[in-house]
Amino acid sequence: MTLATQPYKGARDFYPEDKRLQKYMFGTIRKVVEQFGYEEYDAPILEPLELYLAKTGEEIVNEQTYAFTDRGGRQVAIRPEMTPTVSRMVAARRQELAYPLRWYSIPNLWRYERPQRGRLREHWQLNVDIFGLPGIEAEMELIQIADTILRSFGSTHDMYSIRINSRKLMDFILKDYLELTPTQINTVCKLIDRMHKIPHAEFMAEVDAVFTPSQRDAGASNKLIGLLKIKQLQHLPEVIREHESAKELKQLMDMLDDARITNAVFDITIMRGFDYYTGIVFEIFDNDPNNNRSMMGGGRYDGLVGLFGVEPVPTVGLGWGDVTMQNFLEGHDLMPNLRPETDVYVVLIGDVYSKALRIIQDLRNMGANVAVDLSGRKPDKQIKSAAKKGIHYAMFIGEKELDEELYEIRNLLTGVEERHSAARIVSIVTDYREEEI
RNA sequence: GCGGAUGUAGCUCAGUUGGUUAGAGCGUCUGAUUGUGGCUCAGAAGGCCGUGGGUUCAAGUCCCAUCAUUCGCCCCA
Repeated sequence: MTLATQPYKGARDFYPEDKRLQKYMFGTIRKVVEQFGYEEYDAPILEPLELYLAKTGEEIVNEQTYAFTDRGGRQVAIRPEMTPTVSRMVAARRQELAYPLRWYSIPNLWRYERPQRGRLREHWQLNVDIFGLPGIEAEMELIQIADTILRSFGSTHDMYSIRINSRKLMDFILKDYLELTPTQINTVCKLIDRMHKIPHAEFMAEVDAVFTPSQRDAGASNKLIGLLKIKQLQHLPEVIREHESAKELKQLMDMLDDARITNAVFDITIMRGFDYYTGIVFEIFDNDPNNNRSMMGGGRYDGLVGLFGVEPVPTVGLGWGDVTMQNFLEGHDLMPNLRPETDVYVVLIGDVYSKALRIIQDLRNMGANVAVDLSGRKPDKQIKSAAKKGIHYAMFIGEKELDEELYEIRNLLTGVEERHSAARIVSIVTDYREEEI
């Protein structure tokens, strides 16, 4: 029985070239989020299972969570999402924190399910949350952050669309306007979520089947179907438009317009899976028809912190998975060609190792990242290794160089070779590193 | 949990109606007078044909099971 070399199902190994991409993505994200004044936090990957039982949604906890009993008999879960954890942390220091609170994290999360494109068992997810603001300025800021992140990767507004809806609005429509029962509301919500995935006729039939004959006679079924076709807030019936939640949506859309975020639209079919959303919900979709899925989602959840027995804190948050982000960037050809962190690869010629040690350490002290071959192979083999690793410069150190204190440095891309002092070499190779970014 | 597709060298794949000793390209390693990669040339290593069973004189090839990968569905963090 030989050991398998592949990683655990649905999880990824990050070889250096993969890790470089991840570092690039997370680095770009961090820069933007910190520009908006958000602070990074973190927490354990294990939580008591009950943390998720309270609010996440039954199926997710029962079937999609990695859970086990620890040696002390405690029920433990590997975190499937970060929102309960961050709510717990805020609740624990409810009184002493300075609001509004702006926090972010990039945790790895696990879900037990069948892997498919864009969805693995382990993924990293950017979580950005703002606590303590009841007004839609909070939603505005998070959407702005998401938009800024995409822009700083080099994408343009035609590549993605921001779709916005409100749970509060949907509640009003389904409960008060259409007068549906809680069971009917549940079924309809799930149906709406699938609207764009199933044939139109089938969808219509399934919607119609939800209603009782008397409701149908009163026109409720046709009303709902009519509503679901609406693409703009102003086309909603007046009673709905006058509702507080619709006015909020309108304000938010106007703010986005003022901020020149022109690819944001009202979309009545955006529901989000979690039970805990209480207000505005939003998602960003890739416009590429080959990857037409939601890559980021978020919304307002004002009730979660309060579950821990403290005064509730109004909160808006977003979650953005690394897998969907990477699919988007690759699909639009936005992933840069990244080089390793090593600036220069030292090729030792002859038996000069101990004599070269000092100059090599000088290079590092002056700021260069320096790898030394150390294999004692012929120069051609050493150069080949450097080139294969993607390192941009090779530096030759032999007796002659040590005597003259001038070293050959070769650009491995162009093949151009020059002789310089150690200080000059450091400035050449580190200048190149700057250019790359 | 359900359905489809695919498993042959490190990678991408050929392999005829079942028929000797399983192939190519790329990659890897060695060498072409030991201080310079990419081009060229010569050579080498590397495979229980995913695994187990069955049919057959004979299985990489046909049948069954199983495992794995992958694309969908359910569900969505």
